[in-house]
Amino acid sequence: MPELPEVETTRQGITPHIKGKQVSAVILRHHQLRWPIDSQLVDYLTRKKLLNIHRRGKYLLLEFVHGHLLIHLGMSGSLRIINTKTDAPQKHDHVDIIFSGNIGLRYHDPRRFGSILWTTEDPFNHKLIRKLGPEPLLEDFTGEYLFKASRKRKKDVKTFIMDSHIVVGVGNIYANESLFTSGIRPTKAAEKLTRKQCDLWVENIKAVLQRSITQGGTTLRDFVGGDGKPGYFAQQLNVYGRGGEACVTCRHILKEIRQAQRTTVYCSRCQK
DNA sequence: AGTATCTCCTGCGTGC
DNA sequence: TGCACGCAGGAGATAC
Repeated sequence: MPELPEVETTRQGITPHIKGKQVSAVILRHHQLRWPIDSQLVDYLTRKKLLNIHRRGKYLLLEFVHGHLLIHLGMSGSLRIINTKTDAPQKHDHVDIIFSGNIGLRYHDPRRFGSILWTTEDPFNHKLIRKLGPEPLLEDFTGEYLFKASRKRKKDVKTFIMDSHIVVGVGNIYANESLFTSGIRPTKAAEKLTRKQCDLWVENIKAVLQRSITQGGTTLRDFVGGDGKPGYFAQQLNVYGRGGEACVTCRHILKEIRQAQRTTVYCSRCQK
């Protein structure tokens, strides 16, 4: 399940192969993702040059001269570079964007929660992008920002931080992990966070995301990076997926609960 | 405006 | 071996 590190890893993995190349064909095998793919996409892209690939939150923005293709990988989506001569499409390979020189960009998504949208407006002004919170790894995501944003917010900190309008890119895994590292109980009301806790939590969010990017993204289920190699981060998760097991710090049994239909794991002794 | 709930979908693990 | 079931989860849509 792509979280921000996986999306950034994908961006870095695919960009060198296709940046500056011209689209020679587009193959749509399955139109129905989260929203239907515009059938005219073939016409929009064919013979157009891909200028660059940007990222905002978990959205990849493929920049063409006359517009942008917004791609979200949803829960189970992945993008990889293929050789159009030798890589036959497999199940759930819904879209191929084929470039000159037998190189293709293949979109694979078993659960089809992802999206592929064409826009001719400024992509950063697109309604799905415009209201997103700060990038967690940039300097405007600070303890001060989080402290201010959380005032008078009664919802639990864990659900709060996963709201992409507060900060982008902190999905379930990294919410759990960063709360553990920060010693903050996931059920705590956001407005009860102290300024010091915000400072610490922000630093730990940055750290866990940065480490994951360095290592190529968390390996989970069907995620594969842009170059086809899986990441190696899953081995060192402290709490995610470890409910009922011993806390790595104090050996207390980790508690597993549900918050907003999502699994939360924490140590009731270490996290207050 | 803030909060909670519903929704899309397939693959996998579990229990009978 | 097969089937029913629950669960996994990003984030927009919807209701209040």
